[in-house]
Parts: sequence; structure tokens; C-alpha cells
Amino acid sequence: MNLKQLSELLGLSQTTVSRALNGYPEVNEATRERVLQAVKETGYRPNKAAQRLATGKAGSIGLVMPTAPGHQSDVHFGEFLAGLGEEAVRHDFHFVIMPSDPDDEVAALRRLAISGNVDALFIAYMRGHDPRLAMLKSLSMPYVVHGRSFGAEPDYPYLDIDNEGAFYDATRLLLQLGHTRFALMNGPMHLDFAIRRRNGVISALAERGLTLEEDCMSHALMTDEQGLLAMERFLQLPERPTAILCSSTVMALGAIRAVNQAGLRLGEDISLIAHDDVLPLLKPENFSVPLTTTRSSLRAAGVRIAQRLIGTVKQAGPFPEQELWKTELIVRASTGPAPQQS
Amino acid sequence: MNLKQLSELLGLSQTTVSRALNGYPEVNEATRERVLQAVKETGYRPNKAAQRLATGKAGSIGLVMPTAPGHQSDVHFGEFLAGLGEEAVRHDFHFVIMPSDPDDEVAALRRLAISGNVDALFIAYMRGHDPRLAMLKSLSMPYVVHGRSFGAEPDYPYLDIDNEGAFYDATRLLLQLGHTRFALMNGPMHLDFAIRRRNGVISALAERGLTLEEDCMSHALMTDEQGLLAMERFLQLPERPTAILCSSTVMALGAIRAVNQAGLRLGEDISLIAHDDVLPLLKPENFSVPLTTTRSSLRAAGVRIAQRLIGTVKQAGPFPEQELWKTELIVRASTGPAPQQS
DNA sequence: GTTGGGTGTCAAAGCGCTTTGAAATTTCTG
DNA sequence: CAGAAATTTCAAAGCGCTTTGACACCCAAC
Repeated sequence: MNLKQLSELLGLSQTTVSRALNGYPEVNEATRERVLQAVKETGYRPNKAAQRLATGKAGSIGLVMPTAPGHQSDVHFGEFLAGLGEEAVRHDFHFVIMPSDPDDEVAALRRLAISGNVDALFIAYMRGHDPRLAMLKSLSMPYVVHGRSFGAEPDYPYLDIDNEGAFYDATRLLLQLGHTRFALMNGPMHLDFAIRRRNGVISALAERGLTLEEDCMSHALMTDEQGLLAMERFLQLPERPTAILCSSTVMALGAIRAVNQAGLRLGEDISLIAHDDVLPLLKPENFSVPLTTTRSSLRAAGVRIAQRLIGTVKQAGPFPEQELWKTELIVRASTGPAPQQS
Repeated sequence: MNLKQLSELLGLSQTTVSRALNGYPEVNEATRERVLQAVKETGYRPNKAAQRLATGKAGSIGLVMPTAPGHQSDVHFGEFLAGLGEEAVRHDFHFVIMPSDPDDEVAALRRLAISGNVDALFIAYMRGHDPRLAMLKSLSMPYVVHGRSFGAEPDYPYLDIDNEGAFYDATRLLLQLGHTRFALMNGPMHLDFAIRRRNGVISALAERGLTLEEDCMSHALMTDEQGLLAMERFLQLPERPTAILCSSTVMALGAIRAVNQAGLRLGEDISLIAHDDVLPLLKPENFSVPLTTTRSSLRAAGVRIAQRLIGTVKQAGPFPEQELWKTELIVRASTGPAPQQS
């Protein structure tokens, strides 16, 4: 069933039917009713490709999904997508996901944009001096960045959380509890958020004249396994750290296992603060020792970014170009006063 | 830059350029070279919407993502998508994801299909007597189902794992170890895999004249939290089960916490076998007591389904319509002989 | 020297929609 | 009740691509 058939069925021109469907004022209410009725009966749906060709708009947001054999999928990706989707469904938008080798993301993004398949772009997993920014600017297509790119002029539309502030505050709390030996379990070091979190820790420590040694930092994929390995390394250091900052609750899971296996007690021998993206599968309050966290909902960020993107496409703006969300520091039982020097 | 401009630039007709680009034989090799060279220089990309309108093909796979405020995202979704993507990127296919309220999936699927935006469909989260199957059959668009629908004639193209066999085997192992009191922590009970896993357990028990009591079964979202709650319930039963079957490693995480909190030892007081979808974030071999699992890679399933889908669209078939993958039973330390009756 | 079969190229139609500019119809005004 | 204004409908062009059918050209064959 296409427009032509439908209009013949109704004895109207395609123009009138199209206008009736798209809410134009210059069509009789009675006619509109008839058209709507016929649509219901026939199940007619406009062909999106044709619509897009004619209007240049397609009601879709494009994003690149890094993937390759051996490339680990990321829990956070799904959660964020759920947020985007929650908003998209309200506006009848959909997503076009272009899978791409992680090494080929700039090109994949360009292909996606030029393909004419999408109205707006979303990008994430930002790196320091991210080469995608220049590409996006040259594109004249709306986009929003999740995160920022350390070292690049912050003149692009983004939504980010205050990673530096979060880890600064967390570190301060641990300092106030008397800790002096710190370690940081971070995400991959080329990623922007990892850089900023490290800086947050370092600057809080610097205020007390402390430094973060190289061997008290780990940069790795944020999995259970890497958490375990990193913590095992920390625990074997001659000057064992007592305060651990951790970039993810998933990673914290492995870290805590290492603490337990070493016969140490969380919240007493070792204090730990993890960043919580509010993943439904893993709640920090349900850990056997509930986790102190810096919290910011990834999903909420997804909803907001979708709002901005869709709003821009629909000219519903203006939206703020830059948003920086504060995180919450939620104190639970995994943090406690520094143990007495033994 | 579009075809017309490109052809004018080259002094050729659109036809010739189009043919050169699409590898048709009736074009001079020298001409083809010239065209390819120009494409490289100008960065020309064909407009996908126009291509799709002209050919009816778009190089895309459609899927519906259930989402709504309050609807929990699912770790497995991201992992599966990574598998789909891994294969799709090899064929320059992309995905169109239509977010939909979980209650509206049939309609969303229909919209997606009729929109003309996709060449093939993929569906998952199958339920018993799933209403989407009838819809898909009426659609004349290729599709592959991940999972099956209990109670429906198995005459649709699917890829599933042998859930019943997996849990049957796991139960048999525990029976051989002398266990007699069983409990099952399952996924939501309307889902097909949950039904089949339960049946697997029940039939293995029946062979020994045992039954699975109602209070030894839990059906819930497969999260850490639900695992904790379910296990706590089991442990408070007057006749405490000693053998637990669990539908997910994420759920097992919470379950194990409950076991520890009760002062019991995994692999001694309580034996546990979980189903492992091979999620990169959570490896059963790294648990403090390594987990005995039934294993089947979700990601591999994604790759395979993408193969079938893309192959069908490209007429590269034929593919088997029904595939049932066996799972592996991998014995680690979380299972042991039934404790002596105290 | 005509016929026949490749080979390389082209103009034009068509995919299903939106939108422009004009025409037909109805309604209002003096 | 004529003429203007407003309302409703329409035919046709255009979005960027693929594909059909035709055309010109060249070389081998009779």
C-alpha cells in the first residue's frame, strides 16, 4: 500500500492525502477524518526512504558502535542506549547504528553522516584530542558529544559529568578520614574521563602535599577481571594503599574479591570509593559491604542527549550547548577511617 | 556531491558512473578507474535513501529494543549486539533500532517492517506463544528469531541454545553428586528460555522420583539484586536446598553474596551451577570460588544470526532454518558432593 | 560491402514521497 | 448578485539513485 493507491482508494489526490497526514491546515477536517480512517483500515505507513529523500529528514539518530572480533562489548553502552531509546520512542525517532572497527571510527562516522541516513549524530568514548571533533564540525549536521575531549577547545555541544570534581571530592573525603596512601583503578588511559578523574585525585592529594605514584595507578578495561588483577597488584606493594578510588562498580566487584581473598576487610583495612553509573544489574547498596560511590545516572544522560538531539532536529531549541553534571557523593560502608599504622 | 554532479564532472552519464560504482561488467576498465579515482578525490557517497528507494535494498537489519521509563536495560542486549555488529561491519550493513514500549512490540515491529527502512528483521526475548511470530510470517521479509517460542509450531527460522538439555545435564551432575534438595533461580517466567530450563530441571529430577517445589523456584529479572533476594529466601526454607541452578552469572553474583552472608561455603554447603552467556564483564572462572557453568556464547550467536540474515538478504543462502546449539557443562569449584545430613 | 555480435555509453522512466504554484470551489461582502 | 477573498483540491516537479531499452561504434564473418 503506497500513497498513490491510498489516494486512488479515497478518490483524492496524493497531495491532499499527504497534507491530511502531516497535519497541514489547508485541508478540510472532514477530509482529514476520512483519510485517517482509511489509514487505520489499510494499515498504510509512509515509506521512510521516500520521505527522507523528499524532505531530507528521516527521524533518526546515528551512532557508531565500536566492535570487532575480540573487542569487548561494554555494559555501559547498553544502558546508555536504553536512555536514548526512552526519549526517542516518545518522538517516533529511531537509531541507525553503524558498527565499525574501533580504529576506523572517524571514517565510519563520516560514512554514516554522508549516507544521508541520519538527521543527527551522537558520539561517545571520547579521547584526549579526539580527531572526530574536527570531522563533526565540518559536517553541518547536528551532533552532541557525550563526554569531552581533553585538550580540545570546549566549543562543541557536549554533555558530560564533572569527572574531575567527582574524584576530587571522593579523594577529599578519604583524606579527611586520615588516609595517606592512595591508589586509583581507572579506565583505559586514552579516554577523556580517565584523564579527568586522575587529575581530580592528583589535585586533591596535592593540596595535602601527597602524590599518586605510578605503581598506584592502573588503567585497564573496566571489567570484573581487571579489577581483581589491579587490586592484587596494589595489595602486594610494600607500602600498601589503604584508600582506593575506582572508576566503575563492575571493576569494584573484582577489586573487592581480591580484598577478601587477601583476608582484609573492606571499610576497615581498605576503604574504597567507586564511580556508579547506576547500572541496574549491579547496585552498590547491595554489596555485602555497601559501596561508597560517586553517582551519576548514565541512563539519564542518554535521555537528555536524545532530548537535545531530537529537539535540535525538530527546531525545538534552543538548548544549552555545554552541560556539565555534578555527581553525588554517597557515603556507605566501604569507607572508614584509616587503619592505625601497624 | 551527488551522482549527477559527479557524472558531469567526469563528462559521463549517470548510468555509466552508477554501473562503474556497482561493479557491472559492461563498463570499460579504464573508465571504471577514472570513476573510482574521482570518487576518492571528491569523497562522494551514494545517498542511501535514494539507493534504497531505487533498489528496495538498504543494507540494514532492523530490531526492536524494548525500553521505557523504569524498564531495566539488559546486559545481554549489548553483548548480543556486539556479535551482530561484528559480522555486519564485514558486509557494510548497519542496524536500525526502533525503541518501543515493551507492551507495544508487535506494533513496533510492524511499523519497522513496513517503514521500508530495513531488509531483514531480528527478534529476541521470545515468550511462550509469542504473538510476534504470526506477524513476521505475514510479512514476507526475512527474519531470524533468537530463541524459540514455547508452544508454537517450530516452523520459523531460529537460532537457539538447548536450554532444556543444559539444565537437564546440570541437574544430573548435581544428582550424581548426591544432592536431593534443589532450587532454581530463573529468569522471568513468561520468557521461553526460562520455561525450557525449568523443564530440563524437572525432567532430570523426575527420573529420580524427585520434584521441584514451588517455593524452590524463583522467577525474576536476572540482576545481582534479585539473585541476592532469591537466595536469601531459599536459605530460610525449613528444608534448605543444597543444589542451586541459576540462569545467569549476574544473578549468581548476588546469590553467592547471600551464601557468604549466611556463613555457608560455596561448593561445600551449597553447590551452584549458573548459565554463562560469556559476558566479558564477568568471568565465572574468576569468582572467588570459580563457578561451574553451562556455557554458550551470546556473542557468537549474534555473529551467526547476522550471517544468516545478511546472507539471506544477499541471496547467499541457503542457510539451515533451525539451529539448536548445545551448551558446554564446565565443572569448576562451586559444585561438590552433597553435604552429610546433619 | 553488408550482416551480425560484442562493447561501451546514454536518455529516460521509475522508486514513493513532499511541496510548489495554479485551479476549482465555496463563502463573504457591498 | 457580481466580484473578491478564502478555502479546498489538484497536477506536476523534484529528491538521488538504479535499471531498462536503445543507440552508436568497432571488429569479425560471410
